[in-house]
Formats: sequence, C-alpha cells, structure tokens
Amino acid sequence: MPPRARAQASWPVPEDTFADAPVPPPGRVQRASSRQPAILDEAARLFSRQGYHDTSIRDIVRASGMLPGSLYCHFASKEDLLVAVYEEGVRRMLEAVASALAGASDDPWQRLERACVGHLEGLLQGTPYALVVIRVLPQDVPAARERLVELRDRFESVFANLVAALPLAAGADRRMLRLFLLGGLNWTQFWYRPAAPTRQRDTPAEIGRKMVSLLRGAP
Amino acid sequence: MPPRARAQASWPVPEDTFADAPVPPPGRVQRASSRQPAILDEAARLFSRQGYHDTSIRDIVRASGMLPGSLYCHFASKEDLLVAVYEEGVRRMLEAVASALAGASDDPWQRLERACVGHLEGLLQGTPYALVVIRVLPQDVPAARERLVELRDRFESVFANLVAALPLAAGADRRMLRLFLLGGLNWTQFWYRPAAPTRQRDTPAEIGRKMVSLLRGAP
Amino acid sequence: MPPRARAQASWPVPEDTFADAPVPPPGRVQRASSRQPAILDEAARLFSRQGYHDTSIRDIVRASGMLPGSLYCHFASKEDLLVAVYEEGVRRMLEAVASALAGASDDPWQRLERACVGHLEGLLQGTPYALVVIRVLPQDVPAARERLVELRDRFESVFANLVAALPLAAGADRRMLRLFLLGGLNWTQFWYRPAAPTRQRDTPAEIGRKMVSLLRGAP
Amino acid sequence: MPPRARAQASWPVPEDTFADAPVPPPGRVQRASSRQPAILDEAARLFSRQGYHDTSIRDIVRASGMLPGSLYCHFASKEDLLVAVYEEGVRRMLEAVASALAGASDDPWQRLERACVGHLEGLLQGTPYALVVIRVLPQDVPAARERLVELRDRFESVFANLVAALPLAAGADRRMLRLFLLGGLNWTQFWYRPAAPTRQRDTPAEIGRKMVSLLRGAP
DNA sequence: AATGAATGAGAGTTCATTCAT
DNA sequence: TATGAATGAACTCTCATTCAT
Repeated sequence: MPPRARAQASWPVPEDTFADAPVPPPGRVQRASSRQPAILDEAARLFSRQGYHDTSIRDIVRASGMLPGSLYCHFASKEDLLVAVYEEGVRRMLEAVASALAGASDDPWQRLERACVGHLEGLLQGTPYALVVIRVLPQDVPAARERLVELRDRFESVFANLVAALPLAAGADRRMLRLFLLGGLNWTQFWYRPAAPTRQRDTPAEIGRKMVSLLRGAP
Repeated sequence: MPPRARAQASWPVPEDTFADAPVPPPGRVQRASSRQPAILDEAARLFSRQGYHDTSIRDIVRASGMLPGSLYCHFASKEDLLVAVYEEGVRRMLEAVASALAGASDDPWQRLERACVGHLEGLLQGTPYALVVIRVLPQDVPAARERLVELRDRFESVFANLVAALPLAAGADRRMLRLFLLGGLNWTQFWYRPAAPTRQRDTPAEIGRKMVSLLRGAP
Repeated sequence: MPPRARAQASWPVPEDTFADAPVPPPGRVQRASSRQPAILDEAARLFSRQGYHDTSIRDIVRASGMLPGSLYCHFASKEDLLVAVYEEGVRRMLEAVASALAGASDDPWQRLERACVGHLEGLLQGTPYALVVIRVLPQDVPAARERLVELRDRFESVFANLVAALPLAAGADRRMLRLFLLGGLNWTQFWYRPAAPTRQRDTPAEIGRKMVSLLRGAP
Repeated sequence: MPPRARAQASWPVPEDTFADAPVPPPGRVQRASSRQPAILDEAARLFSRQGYHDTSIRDIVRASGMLPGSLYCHFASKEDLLVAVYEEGVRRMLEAVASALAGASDDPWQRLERACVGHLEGLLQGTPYALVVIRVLPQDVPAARERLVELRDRFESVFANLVAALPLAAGADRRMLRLFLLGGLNWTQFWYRPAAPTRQRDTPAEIGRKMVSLLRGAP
C-alpha cells in the first residue's frame, strides 16, 4: 500500500477497503493427481447442506470413492478439514465483494450496496464454500473455534471499512450499523428460497439493495 | 380474539399484535415430585451453551442424578426434548415481548422499539430457553425441523404485526424490513458480550433502540 | 493392629508382614445378573496371554457374546479394565502369600520361602489375574501407569516386610536382596514351562525353595 | 574353537565363555549416504522408551525427515526392524561383557561379577539398543518371537558358561542360579533410577557386585 | 418413575503396508 | 533411494435408545 496523500478525505478512500483483509493466496498448492480438491468440494457441499455434525468423514469420502482413512493423507482431522473449507469460503467471499466493488463509483453508499449485493449473490447463489462460513458457527466446533472466528473477522473487516467510509452524522454508531447489516445479510440463509426466475422480487441483488436502502433512510 | 371495529385505523391496532401468537399456557403440568422440570432446565442450559449435537442425553440427566434411560419416562426422544425446550423458549419470548408492550403508547415505532428491547433482554440476559430458540437452528435437527420452524414462526408473527402497523410509505417492503430486523436482532447472540455494568453502550436495551432507530431513519 | 510389646524382637514380628498391604475387600460388588465378572475373567485371560496391546475390546467381549460398546457399561475405558484386572490380580497374589504364611513357623527364612513358593504357585499355576500383574508392565500403558505402579508396590511391600525380618548381618543391603529376589521370581514367567507332573524338579514350589536357598547361602 | 587340552580344569576355562556366542560382525554394511543407521538409532531410542506397540513407523522416520513408506526401502517390516535393533543390542551387550572380562583373573566368581557389572552398565547407562533387548519381550511381538528368543539365548549362553565355571558343590542347580541371576539383573530396568553421581550406592556396578555377592554367600 | 444392562450402529482416527512414479 | 497417495482393516469409544425388572 503506497503512502498517498489523503488528508482531505473525510473518510477512508475506497482503496483502503481491503486494508485489513487482503485476498489471501489461492491456498494450498494443488498437486496434479491429488483428490484433495474433490474432498474439499464434497466437504463444502455437505457441510453447507447438513451442517458439520451431521456430516461424517465417511459421507465426505464416499463421493470420491475413497476410504475414510484416506482422508487423513490430506487433512489431519475433521476440524482441520472444516478450517480448510472455511479458508476457501472466506477467500471466495472476499473475492466476490472485491469484484463487486471493481469499477464502482466513489460514493460510499453505492459501494456498500454493491458489496452487499456481491456478498449475498455469493452466499445464496454461489458455491457452497461461502455458505459454510455463514452456516457453521465457530461455537459449533469448539476445537476449531478460534481459527474460525479469525477467518470470519477477516471478512467482516471489509464491511467495517465500507461502513467507516459512510458520510454519517457525527456520533453515529458505525459499529452497530455494521453489526446490524451483517446480521441481516447473514440471516438470509435461513429464510431465502430461490424464487421463480422471472420474479424480480427477492433476488439476492434485490435483497441487498433493499437492506442498504433501509439503513440509508433515503426515500 | 373477538372481532372488533377498527375501521379507522390505517394499520392494525396494538391489540392485534399477538393475533397469531397467543401466549400459550405455561406448558406441561408440573407434578410435585417430578424431575421433569429439572431435566428441561438442564437441557435448556446445555443446548444454549453447547448446541444440540454436542449435548448428550448423559450430560443432561447427570445434573439430576439420573441415568440416561430414565429420561425416556419424560420425553420420547432427544428431539422431543428439544421441541419442549423450544416451546418453553418461545413462550418466554412471547411473554417478554408482551410485557414490554404492556403500557406502551400507541405509537407503532415506539411499540416496535419496546418489543425489540424486550426481545433482546430476554435473549441476552434472560433464561437459556430463549437462547436455544435462536441458537439451535431447525435445520440442525432435520427430524424436528418442521415443528421448530412452526414455533419460530409463531414468534416472528408478533413482529410481522408490529411491522405491519408501521406508518411506512406505500410500496414499502414490510416483509424485508421485518426479516432484516429479526436478522439483526438474532445475530446479536454471536457478537454480544455482557459489558461492564456501568457502561451505557451496548446494553441489550441500547442495541434494540439503536437498531430500530437505524430503520426508522429518524435522527 | 493392636499395639503390642515387641521391644525384644530384633526384627518385626510375623504379624506385621501385611502391615502396609492389607488384603483389600473382595472388590466390586457383583450384581447377580451382571456379565461383568465374565468380562473381567476374559480380559485377564487374554491380557496374560497376548499382552495388553494385542488384546482388543472385541476380543474380550466376544467370549461373553456381547458387543464392543457394551463393555463400557462396566468399565469406562480399556485402561480402567486393565486396572480392575490388576486390582484383582494383586488381591489374589496377596491372598496366595497370606495363605502360604498361615500356620508358618516364626523362622524368618522359612516364612520367606513359604511366601515365595506361594507367590510362584499363584503366578505360574493359578488364575491368569496374577500373571497380568507381572506380565503387563506399567510403562506399557502410560495412561494407567501410576495406578499400576501403586498396585504393584502394595504387593511388594509384603516382601519388604519379610526381608526386613531376616536375621542378616549388620549392614546387609536388604533392599537389594528384596529387589533381586523379586526380579528372580517375576522373571520366571518368561522361562517357566509346566513340566511333566511326575517330575520333582522345577515345580513352582521347587523354584521358590531353590531361590531362597541360594540367597540364604546355607547348604 | 580349536580343541585344546584342559583336562585338569574342574570347570570350563575362561576362554570358553563365548563358545556359543561369538561376537557377531558389526552387522549390516553401512553405505555412506544411507539413512539406515539413523533409522535404526531412532527405532532403538523409541522402542526402549515407549515399547514396541506404542512406537509407530511414523514416529521412527520422523526423526530422519522421511516418510513412512520410505522405511520399507531399508526394512521389510516393522518386525524386521525390531529384529535388527535386537541384533545390534545383543551385539553390544556381548561386547560390553567381553570387554568387562578382558584382563580379568581366572577366578570364576570374579569373572561372573565382572560380567554382571558390565552387563548392567551397558543396560542402565549405555545405548538404548541393549535396553530394547530386555524391555521388548519376544512374546510382545508374536510374529518375531522365535528370532528374538534366539538372540536372547545367544546372550544368555555367556552367563551359562560363566555359571558353569563356578566352583559349586556337587548337585548344585546351576541352571536355576543362572536364571535367578539373569532375572535379578534384567528386572533392574523396572526399578533402577540414576542416582546422584556422588552416591556410591546403587550404581549399576554396585548393583552387580551386590547381586553376585548375595549368590556367592560369602561374607 | 426409575434403573442398569445391553444394543447396534456408527463415529473419528490410527497404522502398517503397498505401489506407481 | 525416496515419495505421496491410497489402502483396508482394525481400533477405542460414543450415543440414542430399548426393555425387563
């Protein structure tokens, strides 16, 4: 991050949005003949559908035609596997938001809206990885809790930056706004159902726009 | 609920708030010598702390000095036990909101705020029962999912009524507002930490007021 | 143990032999219909033959027609099962020595010889319980090591008392004599093979007599 | 061993001590770049500390930075590895006794004492190889039992010769004396703890001297 | 209402070993 | 000589549940 003059800005300039959450490298090196990615994919799929506890190692490897023990060539434990899925999930979520922000204007509200739309689209329509991050709560897996919390925080810091940039009245509780917004966004997984494709209401994009608009208080 | 004239009201009058969610009777009859309440209490305590899957029947009965098999004199299955805790949890949540609304003015925003404050106080400071309803997701227990969803809906309908009463612009998406609000409220369990008692910020009451105020858009 | 005058005795009187190792009560209460004793017997049999690590829970319960999980109604873990076998083994060893000493003269060397004979007979010809105590070394099962060592010590203290009673020259290293003797006795398990019954040589009794006689140095 | 005149000797002359146990060649040829010795060392270290069953192939190769499969370039199986350690252990034990006997007088009791001291010093203070031979029992590894027994016997035959040379009364049970002595010596591993260096009691040398002196019955 | 024993299925994990590269 | 992936079997243990007493 090159040091630049931004004295005049009353809020952090857009480029700082990901200051605390750099998109991590693409993760584990993938050796050509490894079935590791397949395992990871299947784990993400099942964790997002059935949760962590209702998914067994045997379930996960079945899709690859492997045996339970073989999983341990790639992951030291079921918890480590979850962490790996989480890592990939956060990576994709950050990517989704980043690409939603690409080419956005400098208007903070519009940037926030784009980020929310990007996030929701990734969450509700994208790969299961992102869903795992929202659905499997750190407290559900005590042994991995700290690592999961850290990963979640890395994602949330993006929104902290976006909210910090909003032109709010002095004394506004930006932290509460952020927590409220993220709660609303993340809770969608529990009620969102893909609607008929022609319907314009309640697409992830529409949900994101409406939530930001509710916070903005604009007519 | 007797039908009454309310023609002039542009939104449902307060008395209808609980139209779809009558406060249920105090639940199962308590026999003097029964250890059933103790079991229920312990289950609520553990489910709210460790979640459903990490709590075993053994854990639950241990507090009563019973043996695992004995639980089945009171509940047909672990799922039924969860449902019973859920029922009691919803009952208490409804009660908390009802008593928060008692003596409230007719102002819909103020009523909504009071309900949110009551809900959050019950959730974050009250008995573990309410926490179970928010923390244990219906999808975590497929076999009981429908019953749990129904119980949750019964509670949410209160907020549906309160939101329906808000004087919003025509065309406002009241459903989205409700889902957003409930998401924000329920998500608090994941980040709320009891603060130092003297601190005014971030008490459940303060959180509730701020969230409603953010939605209201009023300064 | 009533306080008695024994001022004149130059060594502890026989009654003190078990001072530090009272025969423990018969152990766990046996409920009529329980298969627990059968499990314990089978565990002792297999541990003494195959050792601890080469004996699986499945092996043990198979003899009772039970399933592996059922064992855990009676013992919390495989290690606890071993400790229970150990306890019974030590109990029987103490009993064997005690009954060998019953009616013995007051001559310390004769008493020691009788104890050795009793011990060896119990070890080499008796139930497998005693053999487990000698064969399964505490260090083989780190998680149970301390408890096993304590049980062994309880048994060895009997010999400490018997050795303490020997009329040895001043300055004799009684501790070394005891450790040497116990080493010799316990090592028999590794070379002893039941001989033809008519043969007088190398019965456990003969082995015990010879070892004590070697130590005594008398012709 | 060339036949030589020893008609006058009433017991085998010292030169025959190793008659049945020639010091074997230094074992496997060491190729310069081979990691085989490192594997063997680590195996000896771990087997002597944790026993055979609690030591995994993974544990052993870890020290060399290798992977489990690589071990099989050097040893056909875990049991073969144990046998190799045993072989080296016996070789070192024989060497220790041989060098203890070098320059000894012809007095059979003194020779026995020297051998015991040499054996105990090798066992309790030396490399882990010797300890493995004593600690890992042949019966612990059924598949390798016969080979292990044979190696042990090779070592014990040295003591058989030394005992055969003792000037004992006619009819003395030399076999029992030998078994007793070896039991006492080998059992030390279970109770010996390195003492403070200044203390003269209970050094391996002192233990060896005392045990032999106990058997000798001399004042 | 409660017990204690047992079930039966399945959990996560370990481990010696194999083998194509 | 060494690797990395995979095997296959076995491991100890957990758990919700049943049932005769």
